[in-house]
Amino acid sequence: MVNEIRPTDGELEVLQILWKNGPSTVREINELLNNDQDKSIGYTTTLKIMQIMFEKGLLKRDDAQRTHIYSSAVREGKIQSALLDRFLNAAYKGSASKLALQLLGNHETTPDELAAIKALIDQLEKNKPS
Amino acid sequence: MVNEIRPTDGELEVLQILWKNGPSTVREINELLNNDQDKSIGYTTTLKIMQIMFEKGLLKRDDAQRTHIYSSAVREGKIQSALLDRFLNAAYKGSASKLALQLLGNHETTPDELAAIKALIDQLEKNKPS
DNA sequence: ATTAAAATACGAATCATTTCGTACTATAAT
DNA sequence: ATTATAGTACGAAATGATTCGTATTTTAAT
Repeated sequence: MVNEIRPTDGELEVLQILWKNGPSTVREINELLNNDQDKSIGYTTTLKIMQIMFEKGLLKRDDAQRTHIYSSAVREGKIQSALLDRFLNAAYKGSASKLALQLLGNHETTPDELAAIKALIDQLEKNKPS
Repeated sequence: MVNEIRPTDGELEVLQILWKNGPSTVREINELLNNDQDKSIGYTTTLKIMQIMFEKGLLKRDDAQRTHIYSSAVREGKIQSALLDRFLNAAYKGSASKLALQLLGNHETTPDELAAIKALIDQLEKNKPS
């Protein structure tokens, strides 16, 4: 039973910032959204999105003060895992290895990262010698 | 110059079938969509989606006969690559190795596939000995 | 030739997301 | 106290995807 967690791209941008920076105000998020990109997003737009995310249970908020402080209500790894599952099925019909090959082939990866992946593969091979 | 190719999930299901089966009629696609899943999609719904995909340039069609025959106008690998790029940035902020680790850790992979990935890594390490 | 079956085209309803304007409220500055 | 500033809440428009009903057309069956 994979949860119905399904943040949109816009929601994911908000989550990324909260995961990285911790609890933040709407204004902080809005400024980072506008800094990071070439887009220009109005303050009330960001506010609305975050209010909806709060209603959906994606965000928590502390409204003790007038300026509410929002934080993520979901763990980064869990969301990534759920999204990865969906993506893998939608785009690669579930073939993880096909995705992995394209991923490693198309994108820059540092030697350290390659080593880490290789180590994981070695471990998988050991634990599943059938 | 990454193209603006952005098939939705629904469109991707159609593409998957066309990539696998080759040129097909709307009815064939519609039946496979209904077989594969537990969902029930009306014929005209599938028709409409495919017409829109045709307008967008995602599909080609042969309308020489009354029953039109559709085929993919885009290459599987190219679409996957574009989607992977987007996904990588949206969900993993571009860290391919983080995605790779989660992918290999969370999903079943056969020994052959692991070997193929390891071979690719070896090659990457050789070609980039800086 | 009529009728039935199967296809396309098209318009419109629904739904979710994104966007923002406006109203209202609380705090801070004068 | 009044005014300006900065915040939240709310409603609603704009967009895009999905859905399907209905009209029309073409082919096949009787």
